[in-house]
Amino acid sequence: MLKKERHEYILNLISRDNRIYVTSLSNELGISDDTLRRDLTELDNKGLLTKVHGGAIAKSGISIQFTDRINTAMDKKQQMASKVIPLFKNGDVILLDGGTSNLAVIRQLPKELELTIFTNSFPIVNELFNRPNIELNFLGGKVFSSSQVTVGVTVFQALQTINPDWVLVGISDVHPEKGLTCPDREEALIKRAMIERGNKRLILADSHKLNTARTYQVASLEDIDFIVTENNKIDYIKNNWPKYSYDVI
Amino acid sequence: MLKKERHEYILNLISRDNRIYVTSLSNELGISDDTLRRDLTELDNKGLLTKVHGGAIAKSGISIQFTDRINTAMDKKQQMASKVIPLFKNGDVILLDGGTSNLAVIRQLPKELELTIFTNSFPIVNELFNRPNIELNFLGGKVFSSSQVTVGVTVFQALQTINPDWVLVGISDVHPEKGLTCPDREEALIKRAMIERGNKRLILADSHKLNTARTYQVASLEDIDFIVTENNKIDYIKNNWPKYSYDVI
DNA sequence: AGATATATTGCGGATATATGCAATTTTAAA
DNA sequence: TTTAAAATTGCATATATCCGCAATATATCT
Repeated sequence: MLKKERHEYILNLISRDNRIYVTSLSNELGISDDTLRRDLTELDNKGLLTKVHGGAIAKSGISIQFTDRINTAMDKKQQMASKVIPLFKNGDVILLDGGTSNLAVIRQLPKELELTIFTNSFPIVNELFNRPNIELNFLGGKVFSSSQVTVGVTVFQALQTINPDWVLVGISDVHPEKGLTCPDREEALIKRAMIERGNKRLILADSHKLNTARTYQVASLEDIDFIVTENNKIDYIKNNWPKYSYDVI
Repeated sequence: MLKKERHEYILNLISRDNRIYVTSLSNELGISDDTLRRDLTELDNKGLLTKVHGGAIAKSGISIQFTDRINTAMDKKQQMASKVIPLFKNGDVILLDGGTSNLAVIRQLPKELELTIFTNSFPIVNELFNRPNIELNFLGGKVFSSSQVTVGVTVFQALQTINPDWVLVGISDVHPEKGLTCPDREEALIKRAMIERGNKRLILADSHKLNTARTYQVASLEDIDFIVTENNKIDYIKNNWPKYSYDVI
C-alpha cells in the first residue's frame, strides 16, 4: 500500500467515524504504530484532521479532496439534504457555504430546477458545472486551501450586494444557548455575514453530537429559520431547546 | 512496446486499480524502473495521474473535472511556460486568466517560489491548492462553465483593486495589425481589463498559427511587453511584425 | 541513402524517503 | 502519586528516486 493511499484511507475512516485509534488501525493496516503516527502528524499539519492522544479526530469543515466512496457519514447527509430540496422553487436565489452537507444538497438538486446560486466553495462549483438551468456565481476572495473555500474581506464585500431567498450554512457545532459556533475565525465571519444576508436562513447541523460549542460564534438560534438535522434528533431539539421561531426538520 | 502504448497501458491500469507500483509494473513490462518513472512524470505533468513515492495513483475527486479538458499540445505549452518562469522572483504579484498555457506555467512554478496569485480560473486554483508558498486569490463573478472561469462586471470590479507586477494572458489569435483578439465578448472584456492592470504584460500565444484574428479585440501589440511563443516562431515575428517595445521570447 | 540531429532507454552512483526498532519522555487514567 | 499506555526522538536499514552519461533507436534533412 502506498503512503498516499494510506492517507486517503485514514481520511475516509475519519470522515465516516469522526475518529480513529492508533493501535487498532495500525494493526488493521499491518504497519507499525510509528508509521501511522507519522501519517497522522502529516495529515494534521495539512489541516485535514486533528491529532489527539491515542488517535485522531475529524476537523469540522473537513476537506472533500478525497473520494467519498466509502463515506457512510455521507448517507446521513444525503438524508438531511433530501429534506431541504422540496423547499426550493424555480427562480430562487440560494447562497451556500462550503462543507459536505451543502455538497449533498447540491447533488440532489433536480436537473430541471432553475436556480441562481452563489457560493464561495470550489467543490460546489465543480459539482455544478454543466448544469444548464443553474446560474452560478462565485464569491471571490482569499483562497483557504484546507476547506477549499474563499474567505476574507472580499467575500464579505461581495456578500453585501446580494439578497438571496435562501442561505444554507453547514455547521458542526450547535448549542442551545451558545448557538452556532466554529473553530476558525475567518470561516465564522463569513458564515455570519452569509446568515445576515438571507431571507430564509437554514442550517445543516452535520454533527454527530449536539450541544457542542467552539471558539467563534457564527449566530444564535434566534437568527435561524430552519434547523436541518438527523431524523432521530428532531424530537430532542424540539423538547429541550429554547423555542424561537425556527423550525426543525 | 512503444512509449505511447505504454502510456495507454499505464492509464488503463490506473483507472482500473486507482494505483500502480513502480517496481512491479516495470517488471511486468520488462523495462527499467527509470523508464517507467519517466513515463509517470510525463503523465503527471499532463495532469493524468498523480505520481507518489513508490508509484502513482489516480487523480482524486475534484481535479478530474477541472483537468480533463487538457489538450494534447501540452508539450509545446510546457516549452513556452519554461521561458516564463525565470522572470518571476519572490514576492511578485501575478494575475493570470484561464487557458491551458497559463496552467502549464503554474505547473512549472518552483515549489519554493513565494508569489501572490490572482486568477479567475478554476483549473488554476485547483492546481495551486496545497502550495504553502503561494498566496492565492480568486476573482469572483458569474461562472462561465465552458471555459471554467468567472466573467462579468464583478470580475471587472475586483480587477480595479489590484496592481499586479505581471499579467499573463493566453491568446490563440494574434495578428500584427489587429493585435490580440478572441471569439467571445465576455472573455475579451476580461482579458482587456487584466492587461490594463498589469505592470508587465505578457501574452502566451498558444496558437498553432499566427496572423489570425477574431471578432472581439483584447488589445493591440503596443500594449504588450512580452510575447511568448514557440521557439521556431520567434525569428519570424521579430522580422515581420511591427517593432513596438515588446520582446519576443 | 547517408549524415545529422533528437529521443529514448538503461546503468551506476549519489541522494532522499519510508519504515521499524529501541531508548526516553510525555500523557492520562487509576 | 503511581503506573501503564502512548508519543517522541534518534538511528539503522531497505527501498525509491534522481542525475549524468553513454548506448541505442528514431526522426529529420539534404
